[in-house]
Amino acid sequence: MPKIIDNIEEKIFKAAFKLFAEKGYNSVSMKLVAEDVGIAVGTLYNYHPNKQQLFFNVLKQNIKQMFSILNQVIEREGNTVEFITTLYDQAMRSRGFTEEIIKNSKKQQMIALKVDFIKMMKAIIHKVNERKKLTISAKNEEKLIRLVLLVIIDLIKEFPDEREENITFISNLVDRIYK
Amino acid sequence: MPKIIDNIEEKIFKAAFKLFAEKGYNSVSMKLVAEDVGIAVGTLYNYHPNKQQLFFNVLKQNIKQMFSILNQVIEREGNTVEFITTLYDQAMRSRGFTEEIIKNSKKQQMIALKVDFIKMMKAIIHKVNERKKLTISAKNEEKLIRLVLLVIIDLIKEFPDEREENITFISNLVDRIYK
Amino acid sequence: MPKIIDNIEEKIFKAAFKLFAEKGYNSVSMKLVAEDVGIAVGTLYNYHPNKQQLFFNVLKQNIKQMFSILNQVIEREGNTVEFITTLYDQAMRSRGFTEEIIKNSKKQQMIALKVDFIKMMKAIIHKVNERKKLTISAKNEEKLIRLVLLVIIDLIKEFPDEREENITFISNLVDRIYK
Amino acid sequence: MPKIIDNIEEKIFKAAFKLFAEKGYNSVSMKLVAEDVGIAVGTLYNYHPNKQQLFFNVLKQNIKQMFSILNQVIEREGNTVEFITTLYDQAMRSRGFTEEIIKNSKKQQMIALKVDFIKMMKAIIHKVNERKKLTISAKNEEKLIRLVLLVIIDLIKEFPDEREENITFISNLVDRIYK
DNA sequence: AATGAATGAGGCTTCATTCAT
DNA sequence: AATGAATGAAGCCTCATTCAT
Repeated sequence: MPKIIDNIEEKIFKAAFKLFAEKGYNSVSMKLVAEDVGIAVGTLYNYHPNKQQLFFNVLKQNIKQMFSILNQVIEREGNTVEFITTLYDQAMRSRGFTEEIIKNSKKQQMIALKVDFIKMMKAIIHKVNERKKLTISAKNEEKLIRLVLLVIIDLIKEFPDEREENITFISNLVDRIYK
Repeated sequence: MPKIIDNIEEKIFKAAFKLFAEKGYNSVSMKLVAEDVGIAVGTLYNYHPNKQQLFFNVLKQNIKQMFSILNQVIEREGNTVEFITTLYDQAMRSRGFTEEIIKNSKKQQMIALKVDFIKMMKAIIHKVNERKKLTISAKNEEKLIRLVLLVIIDLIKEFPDEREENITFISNLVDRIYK
Repeated sequence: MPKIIDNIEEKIFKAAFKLFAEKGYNSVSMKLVAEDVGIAVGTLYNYHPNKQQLFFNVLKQNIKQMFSILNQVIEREGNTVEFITTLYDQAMRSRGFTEEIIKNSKKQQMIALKVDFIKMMKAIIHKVNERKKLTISAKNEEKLIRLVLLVIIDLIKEFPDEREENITFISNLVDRIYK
Repeated sequence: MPKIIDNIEEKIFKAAFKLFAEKGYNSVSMKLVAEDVGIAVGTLYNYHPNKQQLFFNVLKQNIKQMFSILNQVIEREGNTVEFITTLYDQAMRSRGFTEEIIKNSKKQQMIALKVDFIKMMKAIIHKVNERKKLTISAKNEEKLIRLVLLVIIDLIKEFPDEREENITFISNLVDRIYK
């Protein structure tokens, strides 16, 4: 009784994305993802070799998208508020992931991904702030990037209905820090 | 074979605390806690109805302790650095917990605990800053408190060997915000 | 997308043979066979109703080939060493199968195959030994045939690099038995 | 609804023994063992950390018993027939295992076990034959030991109702080889 | 009150088989 | 006739929880 399913890859991506983003890695079972897509568990394994990799694949794809969008803002010479708005909206779409990036994972793949992520964020923030004199050390800058991400994730989770206020809050924070 | 155990409640608390703080909720099994205490699994269930509740109970107790210690700093008229140092060291002792506080749990109990936690933090910060004029709204203040906690937890996890630098970083941040 | 495949039956035979011989029944999946042939899994099922039957079919075919080759030795009036050498080399080509023959399968088909196999071996051995007086009972002869096969399979598996020694060993054994 | 089960270790041993001996490693599932014992699957894991280890544990225990019994024959100065009879009856009890010993496993534990097994067999056969002059090489002797075991296993499987004849057959074989 | 063996649901993964295209 | 995605049963293992002792 196999049936052909339209856009199954995309459906898996979206379901996995939604579930991991909402509930985090541990609270999402492969069965749950399969049910959400409306397919059998085994079918998942035709597209992703295991749960870890499903997670990574969705995450990687997500980060790619995120940076492509952020880069557009930079190229438009957007200011802090525009930048934070975009970052906020992207993070909104991927709560659970950004969280997972922030988490202290020992998995080699995850570490590599995090390093890349921080690097990209740094590059972008530098572009945004290139007209300002950055007087902080590289180490402290990494800490600040983490901070910005953390705050965004947290506000999204905690005050999901206050988009405008949250963005203002974070923008002020960033401007104050990169004064 | 049953044996009388001295201070069993306290022993459970300490062991559960240590383990949850070190490893986080999911990586600690009831068997592990029981073994660490030196009792049978069943005995744990005489004192805490299930794993969730054990976690909450220990967490509640931990927060109580934390505030009692922070209050002492306030009463000594400690400054920001002293306050952050204490907070940092307390958070250090309870990594796993604070992480769980930050996580977006839907459990009613957890939410209530978080509200209390923020309330207490607010009270303390007000005392620290009562000599300064606070010009931020109550809402934004709550956000700032969350931010400070988040940053502390994150730095502890990510740069565990840089205690001094981390404390300086956070203190500067706080002073800049509550300028 | 469907393509016409030349000699598909033969290709399936060869691939299945190679894989089962190398890896044994359990370690070969239908997908693996299909990939090795360069066809789709479904196509396999057009030629063999299921995995068991594929195995049997290939096995039967293999045994046929084997006897045809052994018969040539007999017709050439080969001696024990020549006969064992041929048998050894054939078994070498089909390790996985011979093992399965030896295994105690309850499947009716397998049993029938085994009976045939022994019968053919008997016929051949009788030819080899027709100049000697066989003084053993039919039953014991069957046991001896099984023994010879077993030993060949075992030596191939256990001491695969000692072809010459193995053949000598077995030939001596046979000569001693059919003294 | 836990219930206390009498002699559970022994029951697991016996069930695992029976099933592995009958069906071989791959055809026995943990569920099957549990059902045969009349316990839950999880309970198995209180006694053996995983399936591999369950198998090894039962196997090791079995080999121990086997050698202890064979040694008694040796000490009684039993002749070939007595020795083979005992070996035969032991192997009868443990078909699947002896088979597994003969199998070409890559697992380190299994290899070690096999080396030990062959060594013990060698020692025992030497005792049995000490009055005869052994003129075969060590390597060939190993091959002969394997042969004897193989034949025993095979005859048990193939002609289970002909105990007497099988034993006579094997004894004759051994005497002829170690002539 | 303490014990810890027993339970069994639930998680990840594999793979023979089916069937719409 | 060929395809290969989809299926789902079945396998191994973990662990929160129960309850007879």
